[in-house]
Amino acid sequence: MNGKHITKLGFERKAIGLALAAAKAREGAGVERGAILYELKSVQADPAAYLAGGVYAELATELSEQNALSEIKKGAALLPSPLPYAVWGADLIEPGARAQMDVAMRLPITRAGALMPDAHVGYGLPIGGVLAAENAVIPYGVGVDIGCSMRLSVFAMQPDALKLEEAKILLLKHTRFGAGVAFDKRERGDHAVLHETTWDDQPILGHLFEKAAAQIGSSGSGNHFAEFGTLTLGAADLGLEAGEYLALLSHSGSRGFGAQVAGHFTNLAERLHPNIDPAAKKLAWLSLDSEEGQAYWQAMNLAGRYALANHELIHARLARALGVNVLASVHNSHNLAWKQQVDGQELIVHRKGATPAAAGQLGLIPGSMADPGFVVRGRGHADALESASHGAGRQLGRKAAASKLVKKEVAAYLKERGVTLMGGGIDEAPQAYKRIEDVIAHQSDLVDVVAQFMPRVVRMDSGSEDI
DNA sequence: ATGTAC
Repeated sequence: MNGKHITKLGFERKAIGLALAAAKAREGAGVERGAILYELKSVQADPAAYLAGGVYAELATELSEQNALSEIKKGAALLPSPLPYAVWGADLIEPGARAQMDVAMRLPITRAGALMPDAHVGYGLPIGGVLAAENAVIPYGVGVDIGCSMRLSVFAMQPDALKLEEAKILLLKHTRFGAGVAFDKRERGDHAVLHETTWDDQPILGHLFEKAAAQIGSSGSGNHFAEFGTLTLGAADLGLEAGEYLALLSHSGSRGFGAQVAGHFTNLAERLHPNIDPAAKKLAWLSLDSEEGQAYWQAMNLAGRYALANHELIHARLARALGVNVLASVHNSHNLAWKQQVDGQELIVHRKGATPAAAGQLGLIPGSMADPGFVVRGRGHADALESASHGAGRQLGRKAAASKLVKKEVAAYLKERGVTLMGGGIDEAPQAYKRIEDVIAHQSDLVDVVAQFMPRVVRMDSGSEDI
């Protein structure tokens, strides 16, 4: 047992010597190293339990003092009650999501927030939550899939000119779905984001580069999809005449790269807030004045650009295979944090499953695998922190969907709407989602609908159970 | 959402 073992556990300053002394004493008593490390971790997790006496008492005292000091420094105590925040579609939102938002509105760094009509429970901040913080960023206020985003390409082609069989072949050939999935070396795509020097700025980014390079242009699992469908423009917009167009809509994120960045920095944030109220544990933040906060900000934005690059490759491959021009395209990130002016002050606005909707800003709000999605234009509502929903939102959790929904009824729903599905888990069934029409209706003051997209051929990961 | 773990 040496100092290296101790510092690796995260002990600092005077605690290093005390931990080492205690460890030596335990070694002397014949305790194995693994057991000692476990004991040290237990003292670290709950020093109060070791204050009374024993070999770890001195260490526990020092740790308690260090924790108290760091909590004062970081101002970690929660407000006694949540700051007020606006809610859209309150009758559509489960109590659990409200409770999570209430906790987020009690963080000392929180200045404003809002809840979108597709809100449901997530880790830390609810999905559909918007949170403005002062000079701090919350890794789980952004979410695990950093930079998760949407992209739409409108093609110079009539919707029915693409035959069903060809659409299926194209999607199968040019997209990759599933956890851990990557491209073979010779099939790999390339993009400017892979040539940024940012990857050299942090060890974690360097370590993840190879994974990112292998997975670029892929789509992942869960609710991610790529689908051909019909875009209906009721009036001229997006530089297009009114009418119907063949279009491609995709939902993808930052894959393993973003997930590992998220995991790394939320662990770091939790370690820096050892005494945070347990209710807010997953909302641990990083100050933008700290090295850690700046490192997350850089990594988060790289993951955001990487996620958009994934879409660009998916769309470029399919457009090229189709051999048609792209007439218009729209994209937006819906899991990210932005610097934004709020009431004349620059704040960090986290959108975790929320579409940026500044006045005039275009965005995409999908429904489900067999329900329409919408191209929207933001109205810049201040109380929503210039945001809207990022989809319909779950009505049933993944487990509830798998146990309650019947394959036959899902298949009938798809057939009725003329949707062909490749892959897709029962937990992604349309019946697992809120009615998109209701969700859109509840945010008519946040966005205007520009166009409607009806999916026709959908590819997703297979999930736990196929439909 | 990720892909098998401080």
